[in-house]
Amino acid sequence: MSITVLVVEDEPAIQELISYNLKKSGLAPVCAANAEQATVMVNNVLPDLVLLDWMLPNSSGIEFARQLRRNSRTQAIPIIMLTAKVELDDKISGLEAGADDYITKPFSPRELIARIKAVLRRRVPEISDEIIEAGGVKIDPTKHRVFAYLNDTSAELTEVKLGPTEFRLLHFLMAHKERVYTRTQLLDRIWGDHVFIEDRTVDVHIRRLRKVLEKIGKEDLVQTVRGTGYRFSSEYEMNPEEEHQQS
Amino acid sequence: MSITVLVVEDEPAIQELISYNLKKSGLAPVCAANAEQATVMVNNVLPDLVLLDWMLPNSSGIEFARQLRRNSRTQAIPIIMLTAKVELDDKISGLEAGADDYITKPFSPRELIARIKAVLRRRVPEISDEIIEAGGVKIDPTKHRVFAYLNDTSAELTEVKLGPTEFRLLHFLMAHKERVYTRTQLLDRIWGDHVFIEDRTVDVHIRRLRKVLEKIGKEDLVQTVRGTGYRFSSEYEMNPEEEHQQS
DNA sequence: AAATTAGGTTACAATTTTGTGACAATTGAA
DNA sequence: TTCAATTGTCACAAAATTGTAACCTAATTT
Repeated sequence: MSITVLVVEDEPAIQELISYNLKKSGLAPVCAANAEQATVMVNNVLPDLVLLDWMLPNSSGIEFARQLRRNSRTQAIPIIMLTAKVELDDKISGLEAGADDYITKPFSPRELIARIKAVLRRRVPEISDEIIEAGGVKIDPTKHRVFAYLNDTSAELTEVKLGPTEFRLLHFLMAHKERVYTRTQLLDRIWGDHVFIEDRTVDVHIRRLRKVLEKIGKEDLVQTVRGTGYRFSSEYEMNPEEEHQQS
Repeated sequence: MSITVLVVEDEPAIQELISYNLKKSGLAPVCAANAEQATVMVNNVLPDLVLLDWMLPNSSGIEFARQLRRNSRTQAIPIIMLTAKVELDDKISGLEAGADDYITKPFSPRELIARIKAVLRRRVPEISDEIIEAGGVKIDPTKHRVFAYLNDTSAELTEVKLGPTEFRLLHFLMAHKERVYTRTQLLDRIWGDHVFIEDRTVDVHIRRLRKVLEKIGKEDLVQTVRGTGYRFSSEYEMNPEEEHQQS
């Protein structure tokens, strides 16, 4: 159950310490030393939680938090702020800026982990019952139905029949379209995070979902991101442009 | 349609317990450990109901309740307060602050769920007595009768005889046609949520209802949604079967 | 190019879910 | 009381879904 935590902390020693403890608890740390790096990382890996040092070089912590909250893609990511000491002002402005919790230095690893887990546990349910439409596919959770426009011009709809897991998979991917999820993340969020299921099983379900979508001429909507996972995308084709290589 | 319940409770164990039971009842819990978090959560996900521990760290429970009542956006959200013991003062001040109900610890999960549903039901308008017609079936709640058009073209009506439960089931499903309900939801809404009845019993009643409808040539009106529940639908065919198209 | 790795595809047995008929308990009316 | 109607549950049948292994192809590395 790999949960990614972005650690935004300028002091290497603390960054190291936090990283170590996160790993030990089965969380996957990703580090950034300042707001710019953090922004890049957020776009790259889309963490499940952000640990944010309030006292960043240019006091840009608040700004970074606000930035996360403004972007719909990152809006729901919980933020825990690290403060040198609880100053009331900090606390207030932190909560105003959208922090979900705060923890004061120095803190024990146990406490840190406990807070993280607490925040993750109260994660808001990110899937709603809204009708979602993208790439010529419409999914209606309350009616539990999936439709597709047969061609781009007509308004003609066909219903598609999906199995329970395929339905949830499609719903999740569509609710987070354009975002890439690893197999493990998909297992966590769609199957539930206690299950003991092979990662490769996701491939099979993706395959089944694709098969159904292909039948109605909707190809390339569920895309593979090699080395990472899958995503639902109606905006871009999978073209070479998008990978950033560094060889 | 998923109903969100904000659980404001500082003790993790109880929070966990409540969460678990809410989920089991088809409600979507969202947790907060104190008033600040709760405020954030309220703004994030406008919950349908708030379960509020009265004994929060800074005795801020009352204040939080008042705060909800002051804001027009949150004014109508029902609040159930959790109290360690019934102290008259608590009760009074709680109700003064705008709580809709209170429940004393320790409480049984069953009781908790029952209270929640009771409070929620007060706000959900009951299904009306209007005559509903769909899929060639007409149901008249006041006269307690069901008719069916024998074929699509004629206006010829036949009366269908249904047992009490079958009638209510059909009425409920028709009043919310196209919408999928889980067995548990159907039990809650049709049988009443205090009853202790197996989920599978719903299947049997569905079967009985179907049997009657089949007799008058009304098939596929009550549809199964695998992994979820049932629905009344007259708008779409469920199975675009392989070989045969109709006209 | 060979080796290695990641992902696609298929088949299938195990499991889950739903359909169905029977039955005993209950109710209410005659 | 007796009878018929209705109800909830169970057991088994039927059907759909699911996870995995095995094998294959494409991509990447050595």
